[in-house]
Amino acid sequence: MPRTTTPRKTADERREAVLAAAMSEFAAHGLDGASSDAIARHAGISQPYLFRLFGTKKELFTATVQRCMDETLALFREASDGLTGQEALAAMGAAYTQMITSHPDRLRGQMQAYSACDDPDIREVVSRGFGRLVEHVEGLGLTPGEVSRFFSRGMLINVVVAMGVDPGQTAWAGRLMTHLRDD
Amino acid sequence: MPRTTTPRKTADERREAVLAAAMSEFAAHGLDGASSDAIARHAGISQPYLFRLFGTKKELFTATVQRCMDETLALFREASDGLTGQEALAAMGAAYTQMITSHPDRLRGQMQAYSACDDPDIREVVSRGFGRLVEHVEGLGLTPGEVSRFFSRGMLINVVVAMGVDPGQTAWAGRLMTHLRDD
DNA sequence: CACGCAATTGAGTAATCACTCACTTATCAC
DNA sequence: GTGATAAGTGAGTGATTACTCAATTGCGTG
Repeated sequence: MPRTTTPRKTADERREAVLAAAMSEFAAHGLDGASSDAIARHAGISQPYLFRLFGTKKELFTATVQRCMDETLALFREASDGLTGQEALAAMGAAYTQMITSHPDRLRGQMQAYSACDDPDIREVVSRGFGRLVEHVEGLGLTPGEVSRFFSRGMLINVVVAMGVDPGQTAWAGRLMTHLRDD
Repeated sequence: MPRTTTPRKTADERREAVLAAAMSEFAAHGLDGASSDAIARHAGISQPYLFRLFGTKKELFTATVQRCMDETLALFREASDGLTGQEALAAMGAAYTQMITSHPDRLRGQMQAYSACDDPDIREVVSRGFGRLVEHVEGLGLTPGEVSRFFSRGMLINVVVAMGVDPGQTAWAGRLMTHLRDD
């Protein structure tokens, strides 16, 4: 007898799939612009079930942002594992740059999160996540000035990469990036 | 005889009103999330006329971003007028910080523009605008390292302000901002 | 097999979306 | 006054929006 029944997955597995789909959809269209229908379809479930799993589009958005922040913190932790000072900084910087250039969704999702920060619930998640990043870096034996410089450089790299300008081709971007490490 | 006819404005005046309304609407909801109907209503015209004036929502968005970039460049020019070097930097930094803290729409609109940069037309406007800012600052007699530092600090300030964290109340943000000027 | 719970959806809701067409009316040069 | 032109809109287009209800079915336990 051929299998006619549909096998089922656990709600948690579905939630994972939804978070992955939501990341790319929110990254591309933002909180208001992304369609819950598209996210559900892309995650392989029906749209009603998406709302059963996450309640509200905004709740799904905050869950997605939370996940994104957690993964960035994990990336920082792993890159800096066993290192301190400038070595840790360099490792985290390289890992981060590699991530945002190879996964543009992550970068644009981050931008969308910043953009959505006039909503207090979202602001909460974003700022707490960012704060945890800062506190991790602060625990690596650096001067406060070095920490500030690390994050300010990171934010400039974010924007340059988001704008899609190639520092090798666009002169001003090349100058900006080359002299980022000057004293 | 009472006036029954409606006085008319020029298309250019209407365009100005639309751009102002579009700025706040796009800043709040992004390109995909903002409603052309809301923009038209907020600008005091009908929705069909909005499309007559700007053609497409995306064209209105790029016009809005263009305007925003132009105004930022004008702000930089005015602040640095007659100054060079560190004095010019300090003046532009102060003017810029003052602008984004007192006009949150401007800041969020900027974020929305970065977020929308996977569209090539938008990317073009944004990166060209940013490039003009960089080139203006480069013309003020600074070392390339100083220019890079100016913009990287600016981008961090952007994000901190966008997240709505008060450096006076949130410890990590306070440390980040206080030590921004360390060598 | 039967029971209960968790997974999952078809079919709807009213509202809103970007955008168009045909139409009216004000303004100005002559 | 008479046209020409620019300013402006009412009423619609079909598609899509976030979200809900009632219902069905797979699965583990007794």
